[in-house]
Amino acid sequence: MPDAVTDRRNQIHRVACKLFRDKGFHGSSIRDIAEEVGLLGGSLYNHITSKDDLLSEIVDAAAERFFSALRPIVDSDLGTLQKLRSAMIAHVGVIAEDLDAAAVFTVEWRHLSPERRAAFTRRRNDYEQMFRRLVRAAIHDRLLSVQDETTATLFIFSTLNHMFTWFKTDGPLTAEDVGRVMSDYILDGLKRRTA
Amino acid sequence: MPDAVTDRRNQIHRVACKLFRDKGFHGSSIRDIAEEVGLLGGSLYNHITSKDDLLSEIVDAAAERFFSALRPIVDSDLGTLQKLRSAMIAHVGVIAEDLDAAAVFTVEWRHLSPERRAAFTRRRNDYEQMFRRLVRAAIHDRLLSVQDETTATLFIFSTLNHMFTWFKTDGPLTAEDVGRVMSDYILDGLKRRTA
DNA sequence: GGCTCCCAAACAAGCGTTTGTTCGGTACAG
DNA sequence: CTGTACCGAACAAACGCTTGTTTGGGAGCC
Repeated sequence: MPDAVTDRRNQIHRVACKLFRDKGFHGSSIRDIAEEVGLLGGSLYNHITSKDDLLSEIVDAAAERFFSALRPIVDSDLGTLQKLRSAMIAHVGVIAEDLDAAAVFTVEWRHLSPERRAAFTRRRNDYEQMFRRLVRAAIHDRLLSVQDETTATLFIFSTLNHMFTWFKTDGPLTAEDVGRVMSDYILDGLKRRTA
Repeated sequence: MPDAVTDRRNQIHRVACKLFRDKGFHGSSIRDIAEEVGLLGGSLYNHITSKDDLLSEIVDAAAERFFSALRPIVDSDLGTLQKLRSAMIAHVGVIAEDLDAAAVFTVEWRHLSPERRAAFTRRRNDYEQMFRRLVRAAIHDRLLSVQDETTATLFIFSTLNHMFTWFKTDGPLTAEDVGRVMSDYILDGLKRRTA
């Protein structure tokens, strides 16, 4: 596959991603996307097969990045708590590396066609399961103060997943900084420990 | 205003809220809403003035509920940390009391018309400011381990705001349970304190 | 000459909204 | 008590416009 071909495709994905994030999937028309790419509406169909397909590919690519970041950590020989901490930092890293994609992944996925939405949900559940197992291991090792792994995992994801709403790439903090700060907050809490 | 009038309006708001949450603002047509109410599309305009107005009213009502819940706590004579904790619980309470509205408030507001979106952002910033002041006070009283009130506040909202994605009204936990659990997590963290 | 990329134009369907009209009820004049 | 004038709510149909997508043809490159 020549580079020019890949470039156009990537450009379309990038542009679509940004528009989907800003104006939502149904708020962004094919013609909107085409214009930003420098084409007419119909011309996009030389590169995509449908609007639904476009969303699907964006969301799938994002999912793949989350998995790729988490797997080596799960398979590593780090300590239980270090695994959990690394997983959180890695998760934040994936979000920070493409904020638009993270936004689409987190909020626009529900506009997939029913079958694809079901497949997406399954895949995301698998990912959450991997995370949950890390939490369970930490509970088992008596490293956490909580008993309920489900609520704890939801708590973690709530905190991490919506970082894309406020994180600025050009801000004072790098992605890894934020990942460390967030995982510290999650593990240690905000309250001062009266020594 | 007779009850029948109010009822229809409330019914439309409720239905629209649910649809906006499920399929998004642009994914829900006037005819979709009307059908669920038992009317034809055009007939809705005896009760609403525009689709944008409808969204605006839903979002404004939600904002008002958040303010109403927070104000008495800020004005109370509770201790600094108790205020912060109560504020978090109250915030969760407002979300739990109408999950559809909370979802629309948190994710669909950006489809408001530009002027209204600006007004909404201003109002939400005011609310976040009230919260931030509670955090600042707690930092000033040396009750928190963190210095950066901005990040801490973002952390709190990240965790609380997206509860609507997983909270089930018919689950084992009441809204206040969840509020307490969440604020404990936020303040104390997940990690066990090795005494 | 074949292939890739794009345009121009069209398609049916759906959008938010407006229109003209009907129908049930309710207030009030006689 | 009756007749009539008015009103809000609903329907059926249409408005102009945008939607996602398809088609046919024409450049320009290997």
